[in-house]
Amino acid sequence: MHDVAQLAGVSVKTVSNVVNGYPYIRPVTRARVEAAIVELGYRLNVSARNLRQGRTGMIGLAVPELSQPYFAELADLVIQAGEEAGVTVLIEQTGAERNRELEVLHGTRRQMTDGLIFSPLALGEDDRAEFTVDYPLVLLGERIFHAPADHVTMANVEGAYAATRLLIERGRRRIAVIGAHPGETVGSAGLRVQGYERALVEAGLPLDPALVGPVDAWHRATGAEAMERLLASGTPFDAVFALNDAMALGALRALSARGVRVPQDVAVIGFDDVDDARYSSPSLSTVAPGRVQIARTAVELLTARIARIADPTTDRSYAEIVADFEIVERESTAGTPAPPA
Amino acid sequence: MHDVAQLAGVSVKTVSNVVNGYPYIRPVTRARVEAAIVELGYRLNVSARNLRQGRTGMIGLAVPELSQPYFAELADLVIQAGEEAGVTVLIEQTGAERNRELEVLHGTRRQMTDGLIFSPLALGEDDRAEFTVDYPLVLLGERIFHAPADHVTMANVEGAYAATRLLIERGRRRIAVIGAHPGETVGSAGLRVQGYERALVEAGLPLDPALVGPVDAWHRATGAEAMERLLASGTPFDAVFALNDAMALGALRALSARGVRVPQDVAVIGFDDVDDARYSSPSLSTVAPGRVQIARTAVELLTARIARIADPTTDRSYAEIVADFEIVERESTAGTPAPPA
DNA sequence: ATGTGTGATTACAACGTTGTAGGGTGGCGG
DNA sequence: CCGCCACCCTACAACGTTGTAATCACACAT
Repeated sequence: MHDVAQLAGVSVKTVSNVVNGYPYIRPVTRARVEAAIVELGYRLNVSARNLRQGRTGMIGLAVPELSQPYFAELADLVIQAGEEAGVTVLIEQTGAERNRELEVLHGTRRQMTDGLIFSPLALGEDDRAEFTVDYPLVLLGERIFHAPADHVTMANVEGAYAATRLLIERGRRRIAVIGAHPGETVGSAGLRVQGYERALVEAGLPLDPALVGPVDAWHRATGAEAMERLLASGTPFDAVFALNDAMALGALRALSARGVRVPQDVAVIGFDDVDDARYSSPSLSTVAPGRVQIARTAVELLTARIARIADPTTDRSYAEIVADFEIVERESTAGTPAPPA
Repeated sequence: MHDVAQLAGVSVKTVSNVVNGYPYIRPVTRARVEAAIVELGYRLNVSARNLRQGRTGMIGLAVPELSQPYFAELADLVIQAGEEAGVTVLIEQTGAERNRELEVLHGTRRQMTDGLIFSPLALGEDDRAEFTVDYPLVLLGERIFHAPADHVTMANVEGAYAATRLLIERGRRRIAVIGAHPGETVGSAGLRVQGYERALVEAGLPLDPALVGPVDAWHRATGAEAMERLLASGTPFDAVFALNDAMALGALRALSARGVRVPQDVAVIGFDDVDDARYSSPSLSTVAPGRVQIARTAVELLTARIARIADPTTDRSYAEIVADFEIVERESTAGTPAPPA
């Protein structure tokens, strides 16, 4: 910058002003500076600016793991939204481990970012004290509701309700659930089961505990296992609502391995509308939770809060945004049940 | 840091020394400083350190897009490898667009990282001048071979050869390929087709151009489309080698939609061993390209080169590492072809 | 002619570290 | 008893920016 100033015959500060778009600069001067910048191939030193301004221009995005397509697709969208908002997104993986989630909240990396978008999985309502932090924070998901942070969630209950209703409308009566977390009331599992139950009750169908398959980690493998357990149990059922697409895909796999036809014998619906859902055989009906909106909103809320830091008129209220969802019906729920063979 | 020094009754530099593990410090002093650090909750300012040291402790990872599972899984592994190596990984998406790939090489972000791991898709051998950069660079993939950078690739030809051989051993004779880039000799497509052709020739099978389906972008959708075109063409075939898993999964989908049985009528094998391959129906045979090794090696090469910067004894030779691959056989290639119905 | 305001530029200090060079101890061999 | 070395610690400057406050020229109203 010093060299640029010298070459353009102005002070360093003027160069800085040009670079930062300060308005009161004569066009001639600006042109000279810009020419000098080009000639010397000068690039602003980000570290120095960060030091001086106390900001890094980066925000963190902490998710369980990128190898889960839902989070990979979310990360993709958050990076894009960040680009539009002029911030760089730093991705961190927690592996859904408690320690690493705490590390994300309080660790060194928080120093490299101006704020954090966090989708916790291990930490819950009991840990809400941990979420009182001195940087802007936006929470995704439904594990923590009473933290001093903006919150972006999906319409879990409503989405699950709509998914279950779809199955009922297609003539299904014994609807199994895969992915429950028994006793949970706040997490995604608890809420989605709640929507499921509401739909059943409303339709006058019984709630059969034998139809509810608990699953710890929501992966394809665990979904397949839960499906196998259910098949092995002998409990009759004509539909499955998997609480996310990964488990639904695993379930499809388990069903086909057992020779159960989807959707003729058993209809399947998932939740997330992951890209794979479109290309499985049969293609998977699912609940699309408005991922684009979630990513955009989270970034907007966060950047807004970052901009408001140290502003006396900062309001102390926290936003709570529920994204719009949509039912996407594909082959896995098509038609009415085939008569038992 | 100043406050810590004051509280511990030492100079700032001593605090710095403690923080950085400088050996010549009396245990008493070290203890006092550490106590002061804890008491004040002091955290080292990363920006200041970056400025002073001229390093950021971050490396970039540029991939086409995270929503492609192959790259998401790679990113996951690179982040982990980075963690082990003590560096933070900053992910960038190029969307496989030429401009954005150039931006990745020369843009502002390069200032925030000490080096880059880059998997180019739009840039090719002709652009190799662009890869002469003033920071450590590790290239992934097979688009650019003669750039002044370390290089980590997969055994494309050998992997494709082995995949094709597997099909031949299973009694398949008319083996289609999905994902070719006609005329290409250096990219993954060109190399994998080369392995495919070698296996056919070696087995004394004819090379039938009608069996080679070109596909631009290697996605599930395009794979499905290519499969449909092939089916519609009426060309008989009893096996498909999709040049990556995404296309293979799309092909499975298209086949099942047409009522073609896999593997009885048509065997299918992919390339990448993406997580989904294990859970499709039927599960997908594929070539596992040693992703863990690729991620680890890339990070190691890069950090080593970063450490060697400005070291007079730096060697000028560039590593070229080919990861080990493995054939993973699953259901989609099981058994011998069924007699035509 | 004086005062006021606005546009254009600048000098200086500070952001929080760490590299360099140097200043003290005390032990030990000559 | 001197000099040297190993150990422990410190003062100072510098990394490359930008916020603050100040300066200066000029136009315009008074």
